[in-house]
Amino acid sequence: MGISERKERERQEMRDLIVEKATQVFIELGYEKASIRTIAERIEYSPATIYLYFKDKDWLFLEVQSVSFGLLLKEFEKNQSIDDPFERLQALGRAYLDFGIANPAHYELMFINKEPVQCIQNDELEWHNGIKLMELFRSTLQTCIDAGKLKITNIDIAAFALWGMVHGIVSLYVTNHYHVMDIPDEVAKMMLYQSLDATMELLKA
Amino acid sequence: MGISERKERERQEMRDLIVEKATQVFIELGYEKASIRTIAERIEYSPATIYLYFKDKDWLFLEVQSVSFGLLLKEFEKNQSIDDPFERLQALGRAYLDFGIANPAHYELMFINKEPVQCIQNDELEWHNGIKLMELFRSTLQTCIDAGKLKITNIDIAAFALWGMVHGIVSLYVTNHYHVMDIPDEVAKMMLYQSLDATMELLKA
DNA sequence: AAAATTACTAAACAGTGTTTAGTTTGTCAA
DNA sequence: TTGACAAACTAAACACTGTTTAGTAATTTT
Repeated sequence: MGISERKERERQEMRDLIVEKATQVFIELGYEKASIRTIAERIEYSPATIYLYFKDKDWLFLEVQSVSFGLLLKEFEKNQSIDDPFERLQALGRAYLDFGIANPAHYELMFINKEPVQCIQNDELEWHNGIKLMELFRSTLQTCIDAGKLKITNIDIAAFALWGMVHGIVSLYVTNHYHVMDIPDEVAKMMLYQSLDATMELLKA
Repeated sequence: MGISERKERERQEMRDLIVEKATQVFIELGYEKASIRTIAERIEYSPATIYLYFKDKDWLFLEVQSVSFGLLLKEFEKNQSIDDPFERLQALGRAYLDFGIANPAHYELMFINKEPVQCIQNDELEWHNGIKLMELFRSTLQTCIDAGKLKITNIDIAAFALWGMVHGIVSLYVTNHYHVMDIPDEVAKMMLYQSLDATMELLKA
């Protein structure tokens, strides 16, 4: 009897549909302004239906976030073929910057919104894409340190400082906080890359 | 006739009262969850009254933000007496970190929330505290560059990189994103300072 | 004392996330 | 084929949200 299998499949398809449309809405409107009702309209079901597949808005959002993490992870993995560890690290930095600038909405959902980071601290759901991302970053960093390529030799401090730095410039850009500097958008973008390059140069042993 | 003066004074007092209580509520609950009705309850007036003094929630929030900027500015100014420009820059960095760690809610309102940054792009209201902050930072940076103390000699790039770096580590800490690193809070705090120190050391000419 | 201005608010509007109770639909055993 | 059961779905409600409108009450001016 393939009926229960079909039902399971249909249920998964429904889930996927919700996540797909929810992603669109979250990207278009941001976390707060994206409403369950709007998402429900897009999937052409009633709002209550969404609650049959997801506990609440946060858990739905988490699922969307995990898709975004997947996108960045894919970009990261493209650079795994680079042999020289320091060059690989540089490439990761640029990929991170590229991603943030090209997908500011995704970036906001992933790294700026505080909202659902807290609900995850209990359950260890869909963060494994995020964790994979972190592992990739840290292993590259460790390889650099082992090869004596970095001036900072403590991996935790290096990770804090580097991720912090890149995240900082991207998020100040994404949230428009740089506008106090009174610099045109195009120039600002260029400076992001130059800041990254300059920092990487300083870090080089 | 001192009547209009008295009325003006009373109006200002009412405004101040609203800002004071609104600050408390924003700090306690964050931007989104702080509601006009809650603030109204605190001042013991109806919600509609707030709209007689502030155009909308964003403009009220802006006023609150400016108070927060004032606090950080005060901390910054304490270090103006330090003679050596590089030491002064280091002190600013630590003051920024101290402030973010000690007042995460304020920090979020000032540098992480995207909300009202956009409404300001039209009007040049109460950002002058923020602008003063920026000027203080940049002039210290410029003095360092002039004295040949920094490896990065372009002020814009140095400002981007440094502010970005410090903001990055603080905001990853404040938004709990560091928790993917699986490090206890106390250790994380220490690492923030060590990351700052390490970066400043790299930057030193 | 009457008119005009000001300060304030109750109530409504349109929106939000979420729950409840109930209907429709599809599946299965008798 | 019929009746029981379970699953899928939704209309309507609840308690919120920011904001506006229309009206009241108090104060100042004429």
